[in-house]
Amino acid sequence: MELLIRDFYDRDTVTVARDLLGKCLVRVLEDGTHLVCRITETEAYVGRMDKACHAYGHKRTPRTETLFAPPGTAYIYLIYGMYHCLNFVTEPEGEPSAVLIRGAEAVTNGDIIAENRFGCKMAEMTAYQRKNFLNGPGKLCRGLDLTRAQNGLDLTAPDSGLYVCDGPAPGHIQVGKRIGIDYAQEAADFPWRFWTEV
DNA sequence: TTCAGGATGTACT
DNA sequence: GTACATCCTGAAC
Repeated sequence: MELLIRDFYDRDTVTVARDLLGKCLVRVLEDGTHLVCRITETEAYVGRMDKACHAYGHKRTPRTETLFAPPGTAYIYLIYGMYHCLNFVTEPEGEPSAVLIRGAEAVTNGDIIAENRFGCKMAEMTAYQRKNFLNGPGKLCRGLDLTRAQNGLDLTAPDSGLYVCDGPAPGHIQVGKRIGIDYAQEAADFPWRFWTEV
């Protein structure tokens, strides 16, 4: 499969969020194991106009520094003290925007991902666990063993440990409001969440 | 099946 | 001190 180049990320954030559906997220572990997932849900965050974005109004702090990196950089942060969220930086360098990866489905090495998530093999998961496998940003990072140690990785460098490849075209794309940002006033209603069914 | 509540640490006021 | 781009558990229905 074709590795996505920097030009893919160097575009309008909302467009990138929609185009990422169906793409394959590849996580390379220390021992060389490749964990592959197909992206099924994304959200766009645009710093210059979006009160829900950590870098709204180009606010620059130690945490948001990664959002100012070149497009195609991984932005990973800790939320609620115990979970991590994975984002891909978009738009030209200096524009603090990113796409949050909210959900995916396992393509290869599902047993290792299941081990990270629930401490068991895929075949041993309950129906409830299968339904809630990687359908949330915190769950996805847990399954792929992503933490702040991976913050700032270059997604266009295959040897960095995290990259994205082209994938099968998604079916019908759904559009809606973003999740968990009720505090963001008018931005809370922006239709910047995209997902596909299975 | 849905729902309330708690866990937990960092950033920022 | 407060809020947070969340998830899990256990109880009620």
